[in-house]
Amino acid sequence: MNPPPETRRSCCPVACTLDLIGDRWTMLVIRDLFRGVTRYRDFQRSPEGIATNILASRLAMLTEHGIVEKVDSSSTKWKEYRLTERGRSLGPVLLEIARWGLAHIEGTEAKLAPQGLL
Amino acid sequence: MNPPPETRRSCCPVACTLDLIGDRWTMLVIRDLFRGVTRYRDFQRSPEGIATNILASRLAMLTEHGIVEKVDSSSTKWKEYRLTERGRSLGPVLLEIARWGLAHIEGTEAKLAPQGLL
DNA sequence: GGGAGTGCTTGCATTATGCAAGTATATAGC
DNA sequence: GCTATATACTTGCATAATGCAAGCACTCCC
Repeated sequence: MNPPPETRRSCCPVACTLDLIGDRWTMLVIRDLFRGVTRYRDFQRSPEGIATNILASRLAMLTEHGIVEKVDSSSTKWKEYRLTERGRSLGPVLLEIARWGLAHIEGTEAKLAPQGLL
Repeated sequence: MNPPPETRRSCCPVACTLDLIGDRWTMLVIRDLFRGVTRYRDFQRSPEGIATNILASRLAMLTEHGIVEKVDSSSTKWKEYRLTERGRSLGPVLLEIARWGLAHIEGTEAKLAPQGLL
């Protein structure tokens, strides 16, 4: 679930967290999950336009690390991606990132905010 | 100070913030700044071992975006890097990242925590 | 003024990202 | 059942970012 300590840059919690979510796309996938997106195609429809290979690799990585789970839909045969409890615990991180952007980058809009998060 | 809107992936505050700090190194530089590091060589001494070209490019980028300022030392002729007010406003983001790592990644230690932040 | 330390830049190999195309399965309409 | 379309990916390749080592100009200290 966690990367093995011998592959870590340090034992710093900031560095270890960034090894998981420290790139341009991972937190955007998590943002979409908080907004209720569950289907592969719907992640692709987000305005940032994530490349399909990157989306696949991020969903696989997040699943491997216990942040996301891939479940069978009850109604269709499509797969669904959902946040685990561990994944939902990233809410405060996402919230502070969103808050900082709203407060310090002009022209940003909270229209993508998940209910209850902003 | 902010990147021009036409270069943005979207107007989402999360996406725009990640365009600034969403990589493996930027928040580690900011972490060091919160800990009181001001000198180039001291950033390099952090346990993660940032490459010197990456450190230089991150400090330049953060300076360009008003998060860091490069000032003349009062005592020596070396330069010093310091957080601006805008940079200090990233404290809550850093705090939540550190908190998540401490709570959810085993083996992480808060020994690098800046005073007052954790 | 000579040696060590500092603050970078440059060059190059490796890795990640971005984009387009292709494939396999699923659902929907007739 | 058959075809058309949508979904959920994988693959290949060009471009960009990162990692590593070396080099270089300047500063401090004796």
